[in-house]
Amino acid sequence: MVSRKEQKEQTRQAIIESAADMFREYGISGAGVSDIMKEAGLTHGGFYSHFDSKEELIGESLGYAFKERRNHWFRKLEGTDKMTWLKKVISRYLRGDHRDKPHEGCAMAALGAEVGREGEMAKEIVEEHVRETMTALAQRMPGPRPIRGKCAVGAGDRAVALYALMIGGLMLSRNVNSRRLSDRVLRSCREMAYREIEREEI
Amino acid sequence: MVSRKEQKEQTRQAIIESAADMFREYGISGAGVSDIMKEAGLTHGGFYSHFDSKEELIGESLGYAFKERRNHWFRKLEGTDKMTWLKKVISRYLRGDHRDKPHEGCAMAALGAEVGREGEMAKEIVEEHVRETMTALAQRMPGPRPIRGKCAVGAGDRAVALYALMIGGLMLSRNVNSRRLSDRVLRSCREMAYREIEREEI
DNA sequence: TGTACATCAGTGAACGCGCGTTCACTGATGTAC
DNA sequence: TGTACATCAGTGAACGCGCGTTCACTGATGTAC
Repeated sequence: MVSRKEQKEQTRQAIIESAADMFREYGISGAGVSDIMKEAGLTHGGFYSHFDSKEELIGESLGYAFKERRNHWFRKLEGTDKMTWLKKVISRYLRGDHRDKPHEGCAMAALGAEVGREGEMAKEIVEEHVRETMTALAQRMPGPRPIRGKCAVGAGDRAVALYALMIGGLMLSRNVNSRRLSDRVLRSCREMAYREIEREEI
Repeated sequence: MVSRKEQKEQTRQAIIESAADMFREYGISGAGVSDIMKEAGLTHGGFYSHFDSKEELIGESLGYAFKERRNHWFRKLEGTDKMTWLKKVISRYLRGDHRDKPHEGCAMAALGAEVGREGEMAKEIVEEHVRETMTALAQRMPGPRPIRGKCAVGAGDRAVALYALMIGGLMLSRNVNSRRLSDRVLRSCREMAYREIEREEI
């Protein structure tokens, strides 16, 4: 038996999860409050007893989607050695299954430039996610080994560029019609990512 | 003296250019027909004597924006040697000036996932642009030199991954609040791109 | 060259529609005695 | 345990607004004689 308060909290969470799915599938402006509520098995009227505005929901669901995905991808692989971990993250991110299911994938690639237009609040949430992702990737990056007198490149720098490559690759693969070209984009980006992490001299 | 027919063609082109700017700045759903017409110095009523629908304008302006940018970036650099050409394209793409002026920059990074939701027609236009860009980059890629018995990686594959890295990097840099982090994303991606094209063994 | 008429690019009011949001209401849950 | 009342999560009709789109109109440009 759950109390009314707990019940309401569960409903709120269901709306957030429904929104996280629908925003990623149809875009922020493409998923309306009514659609989201319907997807959560509710009618639109009750929405404003849970959130002040659609904007608030955007923030909540963006934060949720990012965190949930990090848990899904990162925690799941704990225990494996660094290089295996990196390779698995790369191959799971840049594969057809992820491309074909934006609603349960990376929100950055699914929403793209749209989040940047949602104002400071959304950018703050993105920024936190970028920092978390950077850290997680950087921890597994093979250490910098400067050669030929050049400065070593930091693991954080390499990590964030690797993430950019993955986002760009997934987005590109979703934006073309030809399945053949789309698959090629994924494979090419995977290969470039592998080259980057396997690189021994920097 | 221009004929009425020529005048109309010029007006049509002005609407396309206005749309290309506004879509990149505010997003496809964020820029309305009225806004676009006003930006072109017209009223909204005349729009439908030039285009059947907003969707047609999206196609036209997307195609225009892609082509105009390729001319701007690629033709401008003709004559320079391959490696210099590649480095200039990378550094011009991944710099603060491009990040801060989405309305005159790469439409792929500016519109992101939004184009993928616009249907087959838009994806066809994106695909043509991706192929053109791939070709232009691949022509300047240092030739594959297979070592240690591994298969050589094709220049086209390396080119499309490089483009993905640039798109992802620019988009990420636009989606965070902190200027410091944003600059770091650009620099890190530039460095990864340089490492990739300077690589001698593959 | 001048006059009368036809054309048509562009104007601006108006349309239906779906959006985010509000609100009076309902009926199940929780509380008081 | 039963009865009376209070609470409040969720409903569904309605609101204003801006969107894409339509259309009767205007007035400058082009054509015919």
